Amino acid sequence: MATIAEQAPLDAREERAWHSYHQMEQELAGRIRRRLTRDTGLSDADYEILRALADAPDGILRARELRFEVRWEKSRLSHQIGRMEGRGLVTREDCDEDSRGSVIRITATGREVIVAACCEYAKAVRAYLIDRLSAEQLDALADISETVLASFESD
Amino acid sequence: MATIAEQAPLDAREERAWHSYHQMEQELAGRIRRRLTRDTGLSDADYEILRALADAPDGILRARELRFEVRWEKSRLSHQIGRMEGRGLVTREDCDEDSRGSVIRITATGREVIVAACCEYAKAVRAYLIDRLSAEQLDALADISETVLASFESD
DNA sequence: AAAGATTGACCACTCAATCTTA
DNA sequence: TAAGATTGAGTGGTCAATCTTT
Repeated sequence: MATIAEQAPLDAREERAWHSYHQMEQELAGRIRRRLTRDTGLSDADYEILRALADAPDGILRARELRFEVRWEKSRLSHQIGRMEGRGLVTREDCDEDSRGSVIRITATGREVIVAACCEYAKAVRAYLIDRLSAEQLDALADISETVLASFESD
Repeated sequence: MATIAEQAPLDAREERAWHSYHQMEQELAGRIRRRLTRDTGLSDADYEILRALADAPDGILRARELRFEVRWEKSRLSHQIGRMEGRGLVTREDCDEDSRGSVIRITATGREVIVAACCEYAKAVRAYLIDRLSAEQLDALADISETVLASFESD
């Protein structure tokens, strides 16, 4: 029992899987984030919001829908939209159908930015993950991820 | 070409792998973080620092070494240690061998907290990841993660 | 009471600048 | 000059409280 971790109820196989996954995840996310920021000036959060809006009809989504798309909490979205509004990437209007709601719209600037960023993002994902795995490993990763995600549905 | 993502240079297989991985990672990290915070009052950052210190001889590490263990930037560590010092989890002293350096020590309180948190953390990892995968999937995840990590060494 | 959204306080992280010692 | 570390400003994220409308 040398380390704290070894006293935990994870056996060697489990510990290996968790430790390597966790390390990989941190390093990968950091690399992609730094490259995205450097090449496009967008944070991960900016990117997700703009992509969801750009994919929506007319570049418009109710905050409610947008929140569902990106799976965020209300307050996170609200703060983020406030900052992006200030930078001219999106606008916020009142919702006609439901006076409680608000509607988010991507601006022309926002659209320009996301179109460019999308390619950079894909390049980063390819460079830091996809090109480093075999086709079999890539499929295995997808299977594992889908398994975990599916298990989250019922809980 | 319906969505922005489809215009990116990722084919269907690649897109499936990235999308599922990314979704899974976000959801998994959120669940583990929320459970850790709820049950122990520690953030992920607190946990990493305390674990590294608890594993070190006498619960002491030079900031330089600690930073290497957790793979953080200087400023992130400095801010984090400042906050943890305020909460009585660690102390900070000047380094004898190198006057530029500082030495971080886990407190008795810090040690109590991390011992308990370690079990909770392992339970969360088991509950949200390990128990949801087969032994084969777990090994495959370890292989994939180690492949990516190893490829990062040379770059 | 519940749903949609916002706000404010606080913690976390990054980046660039700075300070000190090697 | 470079290495070890800190600081301050600014952005990002969470939680709890609040406000309005349904």
